[in-house]
Amino acid sequence: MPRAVDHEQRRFEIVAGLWQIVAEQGIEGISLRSVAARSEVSMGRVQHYFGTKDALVVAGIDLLVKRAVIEYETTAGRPPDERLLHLLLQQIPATEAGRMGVTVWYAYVAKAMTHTAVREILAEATRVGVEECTRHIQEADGLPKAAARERAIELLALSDGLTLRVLVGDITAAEAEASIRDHRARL
Amino acid sequence: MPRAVDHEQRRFEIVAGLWQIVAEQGIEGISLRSVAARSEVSMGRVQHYFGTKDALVVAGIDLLVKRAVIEYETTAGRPPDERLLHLLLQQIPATEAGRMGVTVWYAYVAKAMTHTAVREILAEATRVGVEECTRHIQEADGLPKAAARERAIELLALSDGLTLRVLVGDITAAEAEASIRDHRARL
DNA sequence: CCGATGACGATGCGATCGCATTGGAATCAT
DNA sequence: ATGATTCCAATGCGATCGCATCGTCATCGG
Repeated sequence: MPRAVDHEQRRFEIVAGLWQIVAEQGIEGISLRSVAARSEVSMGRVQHYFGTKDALVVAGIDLLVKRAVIEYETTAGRPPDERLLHLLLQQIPATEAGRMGVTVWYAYVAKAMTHTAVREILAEATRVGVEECTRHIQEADGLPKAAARERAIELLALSDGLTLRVLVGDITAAEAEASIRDHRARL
Repeated sequence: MPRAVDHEQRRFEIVAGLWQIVAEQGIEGISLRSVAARSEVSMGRVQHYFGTKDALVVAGIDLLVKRAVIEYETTAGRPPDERLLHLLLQQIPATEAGRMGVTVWYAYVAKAMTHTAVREILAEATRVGVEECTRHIQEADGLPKAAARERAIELLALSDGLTLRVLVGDITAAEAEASIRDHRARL
């Protein structure tokens, strides 16, 4: 067997470059050459680890989701209401890095409209998000599952919509966060 | 002076083809050739009426917004609450044509993240939307402007978020509409 | 009738694209 | 030491791209 390289690490380096490209130029900016240049690796390397452009594009959202899941799992053991707020507030772009992440996220949401594999990854991610929120609301408020689920979807939708407004510059991140907390407190 | 053609009409025909392309393949699918083919006109014609690809892309969102404004203006004279609900419900994809329209809309929302001209058009459109909603809430509920504006942004954000869920297939259009009506009634 | 002008269709060019191919360097079991 | 295997850089190809250019009708004021 030949050289032992960290497969995951190599793939992550390349995808990190892809995220920058997407944040700056959108999904359209992705090309084997542009991602290779941004990641400061050769185009041959990108081909070696991802094969086709499509696989590279899919890996971009796949890793993004996996990162979010890992971050969420660090809240395990915390009280339900806190975990719920984490899910509702995580995507609101407070920092510059967070802004890049959510910009990439919404670029992929648009992509999902016309790309099956991307759509399935996002659908699964939101499904899990709704389930977790529902569970926390059930525990925190003592609601039956159906009612809790309705509120979960409502809160998540509100979070999505407010996030969009922040991205467009219509409101600030602080205003969005206040609106969500206020809404959660009222329900 | 030469042949008299309806400039607006020609431009609309081409943009209608562009919308189909965007709905099916996303913004990435736009090219002078693909739009020309879908509109069943020559590429020369597309160049003649739009000049550059970028101008064509911008015209796509510009006309979409103008159409929405015209449709909204047909509700002039109706009671405030009805006009408010029109603004909140208009984008929820009930029909197939409506689904296409809102798919194109969100494709451009993603585009706006990296394209200044598109961002300004969308920013202006949402600004007007918030203002109109605020006005209707003031009239209908007798709230002061600041409070009405807060609720307007909240309701519009909820509408945005629910629309996204409908597009992804997470909930149905009817469920989204019910959630918005319910929310509006509760406030 | 005629020339200016608008409305195109057709074509060509340089750039960029995804992808396949080739070949060599590095590594390790044998 | 050697052969197998992995890792990757380099190159080439055919397709597609935006855009500029050129030529040709059709139209209408003069």
